[in-house]
Amino acid sequence: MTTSPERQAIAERQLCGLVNGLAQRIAEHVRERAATLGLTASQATALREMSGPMTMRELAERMSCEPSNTTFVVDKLEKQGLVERHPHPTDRRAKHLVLTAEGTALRARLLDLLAVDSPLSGLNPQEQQVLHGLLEQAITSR
Amino acid sequence: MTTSPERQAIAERQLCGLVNGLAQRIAEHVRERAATLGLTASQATALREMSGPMTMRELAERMSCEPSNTTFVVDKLEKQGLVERHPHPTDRRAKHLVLTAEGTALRARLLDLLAVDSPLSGLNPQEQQVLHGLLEQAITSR
DNA sequence: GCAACATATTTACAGCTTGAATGATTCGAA
DNA sequence: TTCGAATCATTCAAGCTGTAAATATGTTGC
Repeated sequence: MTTSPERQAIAERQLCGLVNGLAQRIAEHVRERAATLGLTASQATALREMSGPMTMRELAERMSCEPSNTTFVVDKLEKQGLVERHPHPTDRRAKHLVLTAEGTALRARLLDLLAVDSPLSGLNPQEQQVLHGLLEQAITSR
Repeated sequence: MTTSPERQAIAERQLCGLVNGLAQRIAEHVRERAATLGLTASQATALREMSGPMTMRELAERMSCEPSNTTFVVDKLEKQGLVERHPHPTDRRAKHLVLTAEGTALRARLLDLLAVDSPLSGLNPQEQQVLHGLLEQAITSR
């Protein structure tokens, strides 16, 4: 049983809307929790992704945004004393981003805040795993 | 076999990243196609969602954004002669958004453009249906 | 060595989005 | 009826994001 192209197109549009809707909800969740720490959503996202030293470009990829954007965000975090730009050990073009002690501490608190009452709590671990697989397949295809 | 809370938290963070990544890719796709019609991504999203007359708030909900944003976007579409704000038949507070003939035609072209080479084409219809179910469950829970 | 091209980051700019405040209208309860 | 709360749309300020261009450094092939 196949679906007509029009029906398929409608289904895909709906699906795009759902993906976007969930992304919005996740962003809102991050915004709420970040605000309690004096951070904006993008600052919190950056902090969340900084699990270790990395370059600006790496951070941009993890945040799914343009590198020029990370310049803006890291500027803010640096002014707050949470992150430092060190010279990269091997590539003088690149910057090595490292968390300060304060940044590391705040990141830990942020991760705790984000973990409780997650926007994905409506799915059990098995369902989340299925979702993970489908999203990865959709993203890596092509 | 259960997972530890920390592992579960890490998995959820990854999953959030994937949802966001796919949403970004969809946005980029819309941006590309919209540009060929002289529209921005948000204008195209608004047009895409206007399958019939609706209020500003309804449009905001469909676009997963704030009502104040739709004011901005509809202003643009109205200036381009694609949409008109009519008085709402029963509620004088609300506006009734209707597409002009030109808007209807452009919307049809937009939908055609969006349908080809969709960001979700890596998933077959069955997989898309599973994804649909999971996303809906995640969104409607709570 | 060096010219040509690629990569990392930054800057400038324009457009998008949110959140709070405002005015108009509707609805419900005393 | 009339008051007060809720809802619809808009405005404005502030911040976020992407594009394109500029700068600096690295890499490749001759």
